[in-house]
Amino acid sequence: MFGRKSPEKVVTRFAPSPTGFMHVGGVRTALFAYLFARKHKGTFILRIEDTDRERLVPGATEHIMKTLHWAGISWDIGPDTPAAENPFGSVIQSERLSIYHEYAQKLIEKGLAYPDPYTQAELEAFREDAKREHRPFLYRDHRPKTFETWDGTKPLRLKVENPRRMEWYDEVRGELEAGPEVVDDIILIKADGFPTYNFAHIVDDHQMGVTHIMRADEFIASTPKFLTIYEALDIVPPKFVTLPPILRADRKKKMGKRDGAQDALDYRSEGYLAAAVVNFLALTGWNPGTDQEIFTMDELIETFALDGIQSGGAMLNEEKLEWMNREHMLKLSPQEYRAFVHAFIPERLLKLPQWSEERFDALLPSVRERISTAGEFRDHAEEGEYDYCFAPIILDPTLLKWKKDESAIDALPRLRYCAEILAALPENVDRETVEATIMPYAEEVGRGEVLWPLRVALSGRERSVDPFTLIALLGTAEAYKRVLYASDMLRK
RNA sequence: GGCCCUAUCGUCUAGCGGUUAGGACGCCAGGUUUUCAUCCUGGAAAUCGGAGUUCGAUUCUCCGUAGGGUCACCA
Repeated sequence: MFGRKSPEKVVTRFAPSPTGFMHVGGVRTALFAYLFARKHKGTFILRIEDTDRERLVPGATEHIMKTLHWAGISWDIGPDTPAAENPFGSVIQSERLSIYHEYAQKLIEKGLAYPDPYTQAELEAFREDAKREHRPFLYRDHRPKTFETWDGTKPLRLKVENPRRMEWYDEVRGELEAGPEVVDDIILIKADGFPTYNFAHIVDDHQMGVTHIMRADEFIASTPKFLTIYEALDIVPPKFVTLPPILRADRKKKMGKRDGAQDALDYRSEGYLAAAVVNFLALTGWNPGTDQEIFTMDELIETFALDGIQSGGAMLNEEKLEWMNREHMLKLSPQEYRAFVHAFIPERLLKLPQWSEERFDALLPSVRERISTAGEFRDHAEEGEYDYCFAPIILDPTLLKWKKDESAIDALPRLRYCAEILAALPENVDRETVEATIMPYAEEVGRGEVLWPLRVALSGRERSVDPFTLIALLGTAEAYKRVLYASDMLRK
């Protein structure tokens, strides 16, 4: 029986391959490992598995770190940890080659590893045969009788002495097992001198004292192979924690980069709060066992437990994410809200040269002032009912371009929208430019969206958010009341 | 094809032999809000199929079915 160990200090890791951006599945895997480590006051390691030199993407490591940082997932030891402070020297696999070779040498000395004499073409032929005969391909059926000395130019394979049924325990799935037909002489070190994932992750996890391996369920099938390596190295395996897959919306396949999965960081530019995305991902594949749905990161750390992890796969419920985003948005203080808006606006402002960030900042006080000093309309509100009033100044009916058979009520949404925008504009902005910019947009958006400050200001999934809208609606929750009041003024 | 995993409302899920099968998102209806966000109330909506174990199965076992994973010098 593998996979059971006595209690000790928890060490988890997230070990991505720097081959591109992270999708939400990766973020969730990292999150669970992070939550578990923090929950138990343990250590969370970010390890970079860059042993595939072909698929390596420059900058990917930095992008992964950026994504995790955004999500609020911090690591104790990572690729950015100075060597002097890193107990393992480096957590980047390409910088740890001598360690893998050292372990490989042990296996060679024990007679448990040998060089693979075949060419790729020969191997391919073997596979073809197996496929034709409808049986799984097993390298060990072709294992050479005698072994050459490994000179490092050929792949090094594990010699599985006695292939047998393997059983192990998974913290989520329970007792698992698979027959000897999945155990094979897998490659430990590739011809280029780099270790395979299969070998490197085991050496690393052992050397770094990892106690729990969180990973998605595609690794269940290869766990028996891993177990033969643990056995050959005489290493007691960590605990296995298998996470359920995140499925594509059509439920046909597991989510993956090649299936249109998006960069998780896109959620940020689309106006989602990291807190909402984290909350959402935590709850797909895990549940606290209570009815609580909205969690802060601290609450997740406090509540997280392995026995709440699901077995079955889950599809992402985008509408629920939207809802969570709203909930988290409403928890923000005005300062936090403003900081959030500023955090993602600049990218969009850059698309409109005349609206530099400085200009945007300069506008804010002006908008605020207009709103708070619109006293002449305040008299119309019942006392104390509204904190703010809004002055629908400069409203020029010709700007609205009424359709002939359109009633005033129907036009109201546009009316409100324009009023908001116009009120926010400085006097020196050219009226025609404003009109050209606003009108198509006002036509497009629904009234509900116009009046839903959080949504309008922060969405932008299909169209870009324009700075006018952001300015006009910066007041968040108060904006709604202001607009309601203003619209009433307009009706009279 | 072999091996492995999974299966409760449309979606995320609770349930760990006896429940009117609970919650959330979304949806529908009504009420607040000087229509539309928020908020409140109510509603429709699920145990994949078949055997077996048991006094009793959503729950345990087996067989189907469906979906997913895996069988790389990718991770």
